[in-house]
Amino acid sequence: MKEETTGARTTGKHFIEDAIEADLASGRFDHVQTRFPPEPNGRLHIGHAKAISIDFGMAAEYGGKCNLRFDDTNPTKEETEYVDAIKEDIHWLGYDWEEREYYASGYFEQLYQWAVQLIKSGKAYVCDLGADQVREYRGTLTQPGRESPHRGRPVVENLDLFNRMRAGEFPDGARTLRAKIDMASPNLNMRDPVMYRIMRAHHHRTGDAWCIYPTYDYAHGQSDSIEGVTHSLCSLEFEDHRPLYEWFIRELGIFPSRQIEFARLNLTYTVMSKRRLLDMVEQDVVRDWDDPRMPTLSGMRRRGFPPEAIREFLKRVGVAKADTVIDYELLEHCVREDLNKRVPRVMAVLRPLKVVIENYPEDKSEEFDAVNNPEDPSAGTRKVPFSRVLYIEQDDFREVPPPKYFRLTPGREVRLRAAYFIKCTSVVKDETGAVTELRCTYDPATRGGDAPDGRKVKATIHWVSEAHAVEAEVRLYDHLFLKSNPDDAPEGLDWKSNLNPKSLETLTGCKLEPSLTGAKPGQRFQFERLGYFCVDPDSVAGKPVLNRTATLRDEWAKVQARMKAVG
RNA sequence: UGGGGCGUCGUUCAACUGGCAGGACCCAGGACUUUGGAUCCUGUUAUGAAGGUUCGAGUCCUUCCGCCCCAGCCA
Repeated sequence: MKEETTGARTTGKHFIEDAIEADLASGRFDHVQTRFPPEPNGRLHIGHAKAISIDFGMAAEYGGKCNLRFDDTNPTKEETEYVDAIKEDIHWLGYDWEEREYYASGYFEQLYQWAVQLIKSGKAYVCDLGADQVREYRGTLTQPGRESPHRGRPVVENLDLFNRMRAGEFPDGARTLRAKIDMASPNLNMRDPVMYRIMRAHHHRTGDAWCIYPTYDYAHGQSDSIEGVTHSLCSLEFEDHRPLYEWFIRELGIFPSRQIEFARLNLTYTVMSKRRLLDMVEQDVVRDWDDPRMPTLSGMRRRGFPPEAIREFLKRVGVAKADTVIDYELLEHCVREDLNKRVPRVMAVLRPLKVVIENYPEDKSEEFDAVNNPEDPSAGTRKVPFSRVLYIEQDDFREVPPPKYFRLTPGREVRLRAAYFIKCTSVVKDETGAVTELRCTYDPATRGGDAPDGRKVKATIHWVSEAHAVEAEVRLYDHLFLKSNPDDAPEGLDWKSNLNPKSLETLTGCKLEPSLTGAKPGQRFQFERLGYFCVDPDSVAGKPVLNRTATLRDEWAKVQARMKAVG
């Protein structure tokens, strides 16, 4: 029954599947309807993607539907711009709500009528306490609250006052409508929670039609009920709210949606709260919500992460109730696994070092056929031009090679990928002693990369012909934070003290092979031996900008790190 | 200290509801290699603790310990 995936062979079903199946078996519900309820006050991140995959995934698994519903009950924080961005992100991830696009604000009138109903049945009252007083009356974790002096207000008076709240007769914050439940409840959410507040703010959908707005607690469950949501799946912090969620539905006698909570996703080396992400955007720590370093879906898209990889990642992460922090490496693994299969290989030199092949004719140039993807023969080959002057990676040459270094070094022969063997004969340096150029010779008999005499080389390096190179800007990204847990900060400092000052490195003057001419934003490549790269929207004709999506796994880097660690 | 949750390899998810604790990521070796990539083998490490029930406990019972969430007119 369960879907088999490449790496995550799952056996048992998770607790939400168990619950749904039990509900179907018992007849509590005869179908499955879910919803994804974002608040349009920021961009979606990978944590939301987990919720999306669960909400849409459970509906799909049990032949049901999933609605998109914007939870827009707080006009002071919400914007249409976010609504549009959220829709784009969900579609990009690969999910579709068809015509079922709803808004909690679309239910404002019904919610108001239900509030009137609760007032009439003596379950809600208008309270004149201010915010500070409400807090005082609420009590503490260990002490019960005190009842509001307005709790016993007669129904007619409540009706009149609530009506006048809506009519705009009172200033912001002057009164609230509260549910009459139990000020002594050990669950603070049940201590007469606020249902409506007076707030003169322009709403992105209802404009200035309302000056009172329902709170999350009063709006969410009823919205679920209106939509016939059977399973309202949300994150753990709402567990305490479930009794209230059920109380409203019961008192109103409406469709009994069931709320089930799961643990939210956390990733190492990043932060996941919208508040913090917004903070980084506003403080210009990053360029915007779609900065490729951000854990937002738009950031990951720009970074070059395929949606399929994100979905596979989410599948492997699983669904449970224990607080979790997933290794960023798992995400990276899924991205590499996906890209390795699908993306064309290409040669690019990020930090160029000039190489002159002394025995290659000055006016000559030729083309080699290079394999586009060794994982996929159907991807074919492409032509790569070769000539006397080339660029190789600075890292691929060492005048004095460290132990286990296989690449080019004076007197040593290596292979230029898909071309010839070359041997370094001499080194040209500037006044400071820095290597500026290499003089090499090539062996014409090794054309294509194999020596007829059977001799082997220890390394194959990538290269780009100077005369044919496309100049590019390349942006290298690293974790936004230095520590796997950004909150692990010294006394008196906060998460921002762990920001990685080198999370972005911009390289200019990079050399790309000419087949990249005309590459469009969003196109992805593997730069051989370097990593996966994606064309950035900042690119202009003849001046491409590439984002590094992920590096390749790098044995040499590990060897170096180990040698360094040893001393 | 009130209430609500959660504790299985370093990380994450499993274990047919009492029957050999398994997979993936990470890590370490090795094979292969025209990417120090990919791929393929091999390997290390876990049931928070103590009692109890039982032929047998990750699963049941008791006690303890630890971690997370809640005192917004945010969601």
